[in-house]
Amino acid sequence: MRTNDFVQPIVTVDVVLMTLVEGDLLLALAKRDREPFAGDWTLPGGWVHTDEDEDALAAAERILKDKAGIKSPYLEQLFSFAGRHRDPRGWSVSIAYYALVPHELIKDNDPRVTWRAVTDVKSMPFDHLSIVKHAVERVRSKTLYSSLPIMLCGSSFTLTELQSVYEQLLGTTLDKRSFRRRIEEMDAIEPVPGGLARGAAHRPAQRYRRKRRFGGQLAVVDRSVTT
Amino acid sequence: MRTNDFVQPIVTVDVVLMTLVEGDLLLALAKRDREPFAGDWTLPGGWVHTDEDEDALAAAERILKDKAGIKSPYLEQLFSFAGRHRDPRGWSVSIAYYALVPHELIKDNDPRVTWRAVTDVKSMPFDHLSIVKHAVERVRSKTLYSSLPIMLCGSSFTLTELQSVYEQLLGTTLDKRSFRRRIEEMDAIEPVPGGLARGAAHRPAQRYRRKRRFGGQLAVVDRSVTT
DNA sequence: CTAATAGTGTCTCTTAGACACTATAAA
DNA sequence: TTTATAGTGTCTAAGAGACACTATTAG
Repeated sequence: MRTNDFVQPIVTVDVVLMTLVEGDLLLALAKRDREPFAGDWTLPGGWVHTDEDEDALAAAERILKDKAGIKSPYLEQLFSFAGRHRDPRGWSVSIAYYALVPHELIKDNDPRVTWRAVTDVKSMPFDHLSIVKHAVERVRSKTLYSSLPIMLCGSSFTLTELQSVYEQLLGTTLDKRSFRRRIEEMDAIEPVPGGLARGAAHRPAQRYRRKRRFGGQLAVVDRSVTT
Repeated sequence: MRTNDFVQPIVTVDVVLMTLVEGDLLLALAKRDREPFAGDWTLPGGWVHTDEDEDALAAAERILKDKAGIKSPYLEQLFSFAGRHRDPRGWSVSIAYYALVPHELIKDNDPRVTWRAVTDVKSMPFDHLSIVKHAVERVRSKTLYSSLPIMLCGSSFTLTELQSVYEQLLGTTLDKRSFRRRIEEMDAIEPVPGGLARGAAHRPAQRYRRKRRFGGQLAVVDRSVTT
C-alpha cells in the first residue's frame, strides 16, 4: 500500500543483547546471512514482520528468539537511529532495543551468536557500534539510580555478588553499608527462604531473588529536587 | 527499492510541541489536511522526506518549521511508537520528538496551529494522546534533575520566574533557598550584565539567561549511588 | 582454635529543607 | 517612612560514606 509520494525508509529492529560474565560485559553478535555485510557480525536484528509482529517490542522479542534463542527477562526500547547514511541500501530506521540476560540463561554453544566483551568491539557494520555505545551508556546510567543490574543476576544471588555486578558496571568500588541501604530502600529483591550460600569456610551469605513484580519494572531511588 | 519480502511499515515523525503560558503547559495541535482524520487536530507530523531529510532529527525540525513555523531551542527524541493498530492505514512507526519553546517565540496568529492546555486535551486521533502523555511525563521527570525548564523561559528571566516554571511543571511549591542552590550547582544560567527587573515597588531582581553551551545540552544534578 | 567472608552499629560529614533576616527598589 | 519582593545566613534533620565490630561457617 503506497500512501504518499515519498520513498519510504527501510525499517528494522536491532537488539543490543548483553550479559555479564566474570566481570566482563559481553555483547551478542549475530552473523548476517545476506547482503549488505553478509557474513559479518552485527547486532541481532531484522525487518519488522508486519504480518506477525503486533508492535515493535514483539518484533524485538521475536528477533531475540529467532537469532539468539533467548527470551530476555529485560528488554527496553533504547532509541531510534534513522537517517540516510547509516545503511547502504538507503534511508533507514533502526528501532533499537537493549536486553539484559543472566549468564545462566545463555546456551554457550549456540552457533548463531558469538559473545564479545563490549570493550573489545572496535568496529561493526552500519552504525551498530554507535548503537552499542548508547546501550552501554544507558545501562551505566540506570545503574546509578535503579535496580536494573539485578537483571544480570541469576535466579538467586548474594548481596556481595550483586554489589560486584554494580561495581563492574560502574567501574568503581562501592561501600558495603551504603550499597545495602540503597538496595533495601529500592525494595526490588527478597531473601530466598532458607537460601544460604553454604560450602565456603566462612559465614554463609543469604541468597536473594528478584521480587515478582520486577519482571519488567525497575525500582529507582528518589530523585526529587526540593520541597 | 524493495529489499525484502515483507510489507514495509509506514514511517512518520510526530512532534509534541509545548510551551508554558500563565502557568499552563500548552500543546500545539495541527489540522490534518488529508485522510485519515482529515480536518482533525493532531500532533504536527508527517512523512520522512527521504530526498531532503538527512536524519530523523532533521525531519522533526522541518516538520516544526513547515507545520508550526517554529525553530525550537530544544528538540529531543521521545520514543518510537510502532505497531499494527495505531494507524488505520496499517503497520506504522511514529518516531516521536518533543520540543519546548518559550512563549515569546510563538506567533499567536499562525492559522496552522492551535494551542490547548495539555490537561484539557481528552482525545486525539491515532495514539497521539498516549504520545502526549509520554512527553509530559518526560518533561516532568527531567524537571526533577535537570535544567530542562529553562528552555521554556524567554531570553532573560529572574530566578523567581524560573522557580515558578519548575513549580508549575511539578505541581508543587519549592523552597527558595534550596531551589537556588540547586540551580547554581547546575551552572546552566548566568546573570545578564546590568540586567535588573526594574519598575516594581520593591528590590529589583537580577535577570538571567541560558549559558551559551546550553543550546541543546542539559545540565543535571549528581545522581551517583555511593562511593 | 584460625581464617575468611557475611552482616550490622554507629560516628561523622555533607546536604537538603526551613525559615528568618537583610537588601533595595517605588511610592 | 512603608510595602513588597530579592537575595542570603544559618540552624536542624536526614542521609551518605567510612569503618569498625560482631556473626557464622569450614577446617
